[in-house]
Amino acid sequence: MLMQRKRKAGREELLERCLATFVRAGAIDLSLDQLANSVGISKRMLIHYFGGRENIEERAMTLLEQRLRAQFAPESFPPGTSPEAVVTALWERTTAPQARGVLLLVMDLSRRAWNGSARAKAFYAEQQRLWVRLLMKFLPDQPKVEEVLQLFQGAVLAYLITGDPEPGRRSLARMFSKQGTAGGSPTSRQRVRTRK
Amino acid sequence: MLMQRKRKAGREELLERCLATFVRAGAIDLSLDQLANSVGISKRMLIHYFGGRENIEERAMTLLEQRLRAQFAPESFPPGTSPEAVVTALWERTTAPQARGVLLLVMDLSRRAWNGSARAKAFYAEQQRLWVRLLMKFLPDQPKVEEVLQLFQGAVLAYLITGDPEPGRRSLARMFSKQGTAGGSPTSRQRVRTRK
DNA sequence: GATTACATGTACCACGTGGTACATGCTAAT
DNA sequence: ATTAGCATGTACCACGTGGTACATGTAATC
Repeated sequence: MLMQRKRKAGREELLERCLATFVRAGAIDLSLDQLANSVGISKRMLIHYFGGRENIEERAMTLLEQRLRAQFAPESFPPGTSPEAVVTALWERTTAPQARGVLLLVMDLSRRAWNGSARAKAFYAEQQRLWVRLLMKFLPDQPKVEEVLQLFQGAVLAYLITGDPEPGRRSLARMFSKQGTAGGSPTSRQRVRTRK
Repeated sequence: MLMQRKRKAGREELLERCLATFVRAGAIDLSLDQLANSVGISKRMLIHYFGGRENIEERAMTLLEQRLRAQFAPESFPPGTSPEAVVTALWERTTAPQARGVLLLVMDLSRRAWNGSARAKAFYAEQQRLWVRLLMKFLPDQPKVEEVLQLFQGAVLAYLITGDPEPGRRSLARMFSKQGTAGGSPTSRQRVRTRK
C-alpha cells in the first residue's frame, strides 16, 4: 500500500517530465525513443506505465490544459485593469522567450485540430473558452473580445514565424487606441506592467 | 531534340500533379509512396525525375508561389473598390470549400516556417508581401493593413479548426465598420457598453 | 521461505520510410 | 546492326517507428 502510492506519484512525476519534454521540443510528435531518452527512462517503461503512445499524449494534453487554466485565470489581473493593459500584458507574457516552447506546443495541437483530431479540437475549444472568460472580465463586449482573440492568434502566428513581437504589439495596441473602450475608464494611459 | 521537349513537358506536368496531390491532402508531408501512388507513377520515377524528396517539395512550393501570385494579383479587383469589399471578397474566396486544400497546405508550410525551415519562412514572407501589396492598393494605410492581415490570419486559423467562417467574417467586417481609415478621423463615437 | 506482483533490461518484430542497384526495355542517332 | 541514353520495374537496404516476448530482478505478503 505504501508502494502503491509511491508508484502512482512516480507516474505523475513521469508524466510531468514528459510534458516538460514536449514543451522543450515545442511539439508532441516526438518518437517514444526521443521522449524516453529525454525523460531519462526506457521506452519500455514509458509503454509499461502509460500503455501506449496515445495515452501519453492524452494525459500530457490534459495536464497542459490544467496548467494553462491555472495560468490564465482571471485572477491573474487586479479587477478594474484596463482592457488594453490586460491584452498588452498577455502579449508580453506570450512572447517572452521562455514561453516559446508552450506556444509551439499549443500551435502543434492546433495543427492536429485543423487536421481533424477530435481531442485536439477539444483542447482548442477549451483554450478559447479560457481566453474569452478572461477577456470578458475586463472587456465585457463579446464581439470585441472575439475580434481581439482572432487578432491575437494571428499575431502569435506571425511572431512565431518571424520572431518579431513588434507587429503584433502594434496591432493589438492600435485596436484599443482607435476607439473608446468600454465604460470610458479614464486610466487609459497607464504603463503596462508585465507581471512575472 | 523532340524528345527533350517532351520529357521536359512531362516533368512539368508531373510536378503539377504532385502539387495537386499536396493540395488534395492539405499537407506536404506525404510519403513518396503515397505521393507516387496518388500521382500514378512509381516512387522510383519520382526520385528519378526530381532527384529526391527535398527537390520535389522545393519545386512544388515554388509552383504554389507562382499560382498564388497569379491568384492574388491586385488586378483581381477593379480599382476604387472599397477596402471592406476587398477584404470580404477575400474572406469568401478563402473560406470557400474548394479552397480548403490550399489553405491547409499553406498552413502546413507555415508550420514548417515556425519550426525553423528557411524555405518555408521565405514562402511565408512572400505571401505576406503579396497580401500587403494587394491590400495597400485599396487601403493605403500601412499599420491598418498590418492589422487586417493579422486578424485575417487568426480568423483563418479559427475557421480551419472550427469549420465556421462566421466569426471571422464578423470580426473582419467589424474592423471596418468601427472607425475611419488613416489619419484618425474624429468621428469615432460608437455604442459604448458599460461594464458589469 | 514460498508466493505474488510489479520493475526493468534485452532482444526482437512488422512496418513504413527515403533511396539505391541492377537489369531490361525502348527509341534514336551512328 | 550497333551503340548510346533515357525510362521503367523489381528487389533490396538501412533506419526509425510503436510495440511485444521473455527473462530476471526486487520487494511485500502469507
